[in-house]
Amino acid sequence: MKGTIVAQLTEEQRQLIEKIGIFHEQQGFPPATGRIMGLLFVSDKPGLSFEEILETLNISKSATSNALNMLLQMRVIEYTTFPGDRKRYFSVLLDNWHQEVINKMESILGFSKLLRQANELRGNVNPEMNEKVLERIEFMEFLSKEVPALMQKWLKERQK
Amino acid sequence: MKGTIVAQLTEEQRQLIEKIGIFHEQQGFPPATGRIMGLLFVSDKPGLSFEEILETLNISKSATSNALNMLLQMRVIEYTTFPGDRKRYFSVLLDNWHQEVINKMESILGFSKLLRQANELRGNVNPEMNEKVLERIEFMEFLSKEVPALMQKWLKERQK
DNA sequence: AATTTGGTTCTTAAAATTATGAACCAACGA
DNA sequence: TCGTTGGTTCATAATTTTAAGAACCAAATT
Repeated sequence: MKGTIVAQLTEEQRQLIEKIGIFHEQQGFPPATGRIMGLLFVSDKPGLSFEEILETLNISKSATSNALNMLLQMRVIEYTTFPGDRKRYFSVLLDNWHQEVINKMESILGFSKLLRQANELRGNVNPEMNEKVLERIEFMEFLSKEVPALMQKWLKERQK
Repeated sequence: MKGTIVAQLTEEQRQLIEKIGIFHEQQGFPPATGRIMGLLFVSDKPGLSFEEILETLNISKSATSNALNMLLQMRVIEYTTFPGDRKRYFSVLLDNWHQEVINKMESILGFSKLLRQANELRGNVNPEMNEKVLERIEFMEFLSKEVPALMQKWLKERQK
């Protein structure tokens, strides 16, 4: 069977998809990739097929393929399959945000290490700067310790 | 007086500048702009002039001008002037990271609002998804409340 | 008044990113 | 075994980003 599936989007859905897309672009995702995230968040289906994504967003096969593989590799989406159906049904990976938070904190910690190195390299020529940079470093270290802890606490609270 | 100022960089400095530059690129800064941040962090001078920046990084006048203005507008650098000297001396703005943290939290809160809208738009077709997305939303809201509070607490502690 | 300094702005080029369309391919079904 | 489905990959095009270089300009200096 051929042709269009296109469960056409309402204007409201379309706009929300764009906004979610833009947010993802700001986080460094390519536009089409961000839009796919938007679509997956907005869609009420449990999973969207390759074809559905491509048709509702009007993007090419290759763009769809590349974007989906990128999102899979980043572990922000997943897919389900069904016996006797070759299609994959993609959806947002909703169990992964803990790890995302932890990763973000690690990146911040990484930057704090660079700043520490900068402080050492500069020596004590400008003590005021050293002190201010150190404050920043220590706050970053503090954050990257406290935020995961906060998250664990929050999760414990919540699962009760 | 003409010609090169170039307080040449050591290999170690050069490498650290690149690393700090790459970190900034990952945050969405253009390469040259990220490198300027690197240089300003690594330099032991209290401020670097337009000319010094351009010469030590080997970038063009226009690139330097645009990058500096971008960084000024983003409020991540500042400059000092001295009477009888037309030059501006640029340095990292070290008193602004509180605001940066707050801004980041606001952006997260903004995204949580989009997800809330998505949840509403989807209705109750997929309650498990709604619940998981809601968990994420609530954690984001929690974070964007707690992190600034944590920061305030930390600052109070520290200024004693 | 002419020149130098400390930039800014404009035009253009180079490079990188993003997406297209066509060709391709393996698995499955008829 | 032939066509269809569900993609992937490749070559290329379009767009965007980034930087260069030259022209420009106002303020200060000679």
